[in-house]
Amino acid sequence: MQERYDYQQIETKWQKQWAERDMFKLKQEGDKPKYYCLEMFPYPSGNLHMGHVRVYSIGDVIARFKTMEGFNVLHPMGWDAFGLPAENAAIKHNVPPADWTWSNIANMRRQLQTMGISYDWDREVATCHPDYYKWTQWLFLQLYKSGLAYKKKAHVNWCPSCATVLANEQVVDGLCERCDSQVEKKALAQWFFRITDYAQRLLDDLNKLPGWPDKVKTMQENWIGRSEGVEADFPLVEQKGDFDKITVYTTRQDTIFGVTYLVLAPEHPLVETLVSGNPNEGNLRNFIKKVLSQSEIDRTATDAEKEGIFTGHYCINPLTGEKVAIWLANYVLFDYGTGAVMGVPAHDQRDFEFATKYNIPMKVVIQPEGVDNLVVEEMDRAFEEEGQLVNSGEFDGLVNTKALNVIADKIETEGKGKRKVNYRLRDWLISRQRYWGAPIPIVYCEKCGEVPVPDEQLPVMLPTDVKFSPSGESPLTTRPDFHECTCPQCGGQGRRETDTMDTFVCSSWYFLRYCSPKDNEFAVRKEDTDYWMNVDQYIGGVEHAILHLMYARFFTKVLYDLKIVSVEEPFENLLTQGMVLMGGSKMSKSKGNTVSPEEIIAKYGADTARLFILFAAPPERDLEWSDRGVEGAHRFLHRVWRLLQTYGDQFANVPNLIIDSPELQDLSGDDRELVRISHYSVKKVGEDIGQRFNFNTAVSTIMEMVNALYQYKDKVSLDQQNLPLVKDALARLVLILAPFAPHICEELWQELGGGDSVYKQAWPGFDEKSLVRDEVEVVVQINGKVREKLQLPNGLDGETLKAKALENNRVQELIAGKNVVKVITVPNKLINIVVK
RNA sequence: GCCGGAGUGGCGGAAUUGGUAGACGCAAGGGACUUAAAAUCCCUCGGUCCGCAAGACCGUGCCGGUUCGAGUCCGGCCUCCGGCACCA
Repeated sequence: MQERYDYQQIETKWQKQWAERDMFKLKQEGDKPKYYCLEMFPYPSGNLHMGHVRVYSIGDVIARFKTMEGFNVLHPMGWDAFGLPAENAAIKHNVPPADWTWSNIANMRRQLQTMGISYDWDREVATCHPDYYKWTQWLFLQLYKSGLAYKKKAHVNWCPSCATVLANEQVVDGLCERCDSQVEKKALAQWFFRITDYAQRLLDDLNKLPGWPDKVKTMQENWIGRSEGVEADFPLVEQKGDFDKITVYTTRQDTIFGVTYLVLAPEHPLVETLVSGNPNEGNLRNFIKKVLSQSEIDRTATDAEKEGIFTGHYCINPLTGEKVAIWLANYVLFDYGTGAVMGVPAHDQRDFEFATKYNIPMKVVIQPEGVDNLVVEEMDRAFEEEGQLVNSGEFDGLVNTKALNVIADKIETEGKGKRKVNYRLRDWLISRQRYWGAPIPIVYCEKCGEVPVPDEQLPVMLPTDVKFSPSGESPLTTRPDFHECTCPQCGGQGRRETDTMDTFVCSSWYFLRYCSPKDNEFAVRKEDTDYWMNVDQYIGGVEHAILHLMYARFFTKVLYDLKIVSVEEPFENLLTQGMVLMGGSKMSKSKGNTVSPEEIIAKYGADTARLFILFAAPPERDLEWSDRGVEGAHRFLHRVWRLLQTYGDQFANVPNLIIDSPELQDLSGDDRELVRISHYSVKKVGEDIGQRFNFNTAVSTIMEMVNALYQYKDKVSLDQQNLPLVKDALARLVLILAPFAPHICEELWQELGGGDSVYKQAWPGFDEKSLVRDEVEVVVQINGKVREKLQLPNGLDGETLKAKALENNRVQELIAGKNVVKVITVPNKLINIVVK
């Protein structure tokens, strides 16, 4: 055995051997249960960062543990390889995006390999590979044929800096998620996926995901934003062109008797008719122009000034028959509800502010119970709580929460409107005016219109020998050899769609492709997904809580409906890991607070890097990087190494490795404790990895085990030591440390004479009897305060405990002269004597 | 504003079902070994009182409650983080 722990030599050696032996190549053995362990695949930026090290270390612990537990484990890796950085690099360094991407992939693959992660590299996929995007395009066509993909002209989010449109989900506080530029609104014809058709199922099925963090489910719930209300028709006093009414959406139909005005979004189709020829046309047009020129962020900020203008027109309140003034205002959004809103200033704070500003009358229709009557003149804010209806005709006296239903009934039976569920979720805008993405497989033909590319012509290949203009404009639009084509339907001249797909489309189904990554007949082969899906454990950053995780759920549901897969939800269990911080903030190049994984691995080895990152914090919490902590982890591995080294020669005549159920009767106290700790550690580490995902406490348990082994070694002279038990303990130690620090454990397993790879070994069992202590420490409390500790035999009953405590000298002193009111006992734990 | 989550030593964190708060690690201080250093090993390490010890009291963001017993449960607040937000 070597003196020194030479991590470099050991890690290189085992990485090479694992590769040569195809150790992690999946063998689908029928008699074993399956386990699909998946970490979110990375964007190939070129270099691994610490966040990657964290996710992939977590995933690898689970994968290796499950393998040892006897599962067929699918643990694949691939690349989310389309996207804008490749184009930016192309412009900056004049390299084609494909070359840039493939060389980044090669580098990151190499880096992952130095981490010693147990991937089956034969299943690697890259979304930018034609064999992959061919099927992304095919799936697009399935959606298209089901009516779930459509093109429409809409006011869409435009990022001027990325020179492309964005989905709603990619706009954060009015800024582009990628580059933080202010997003503009542009009217453009764009491709959408009809995710809103699935809004209710996406919401309902969150209940089928007990293995997801509540936090993520709540975020999706908020994003879907379901609300129940009524669409009510307000007839116009005079018909205007095709319009004879305005439909408003409200969730507060109980306040409909309190309507004193009505507001249209400036984009509402009725607006033009109301404005043209209006005596106040000039002012109205100026107002509309002003609002439309406001940026999204200015217009939707909560504290934005509410502004409006009266149109001079009126409509009729369907329940009261009263005339209602029609206004235009900046605070009404056109793309939510009907783009028209009723104004109830007495019972809606926003309406209250608007009405106060423009001197619009108010009408109280809900009175708080048991309080002095609300008087409009005295109100300084809207009354939005529960109360009884007043000034509401036949509904007076009803509690407003009840009136919601009753009034909705009335509106429906009288044909004045209908109940309506609305969602905040919008359709998913998937077109991108970019080059480096999967081309949308559609051809435009003068004669036939929009024509889908036939399956046999897929993939629509992305040309790779491209030149970029500094403006960043997609080369697809300027290359006739790409966009000029024949119409697949009539053979006439066609023009190819030059938009590509949002990269989130590519990542919405990669977990299915891993099940049959090389299949060239199907996007996903059903028998394979039937076996492997769902993903048993999915691991990734919480930043994808809405975007990727909702899109992937949507895709899975669509494919389920198309009978392409048999599962409705893709991810059974989700673990969202926290960020890696340095100095309290996220590591980033611009802040200059990064630590390079490659350097850390070179300096301390992959096992150390992995062990530290798993030990430093529980996985879902943010982790503060600490160079000292890394050294601590490194020290620990040295300690393990030395421990085995001291026994190296002693084991020559000890044939056993693991002893399943040791004979306990004749053991000395020290031997007995050694056995107990070995078995306890196996139990605890197994639970921490398999059930709690608390890798930090698993590591601390292993550290305690090592400390105990050192204590045994120092305390018991060598000729007195029970070497078979020591060897058993060391074998257990190596096995349970193996998922965390794979290389050193493989080496130590060989040193112990374990033969075949440590990852071919079963996770050790533990013997219940061995866990039991002969003696336990029992605490004596007096009035809840710890006053004495007793060493007592295990398993004494309450009465005996009580007697033992009361006969103790110190306890007698403390309770002398007092009345013992009550004694509470918890076996093997505590005795609480209540005295007065 | 609404909805989540969190708050424990100098630091990262542990305490799994209401039962010994501070496991494990980092840092710090002291010591051993060494010509010296590195490495390693040993001891101390929440606060106050006290020369030390014994011991007592205080201590898990704040205030109150339930309980024999609360970091853990309940009510009210404060702070931080995350999500949503003029969504009618």
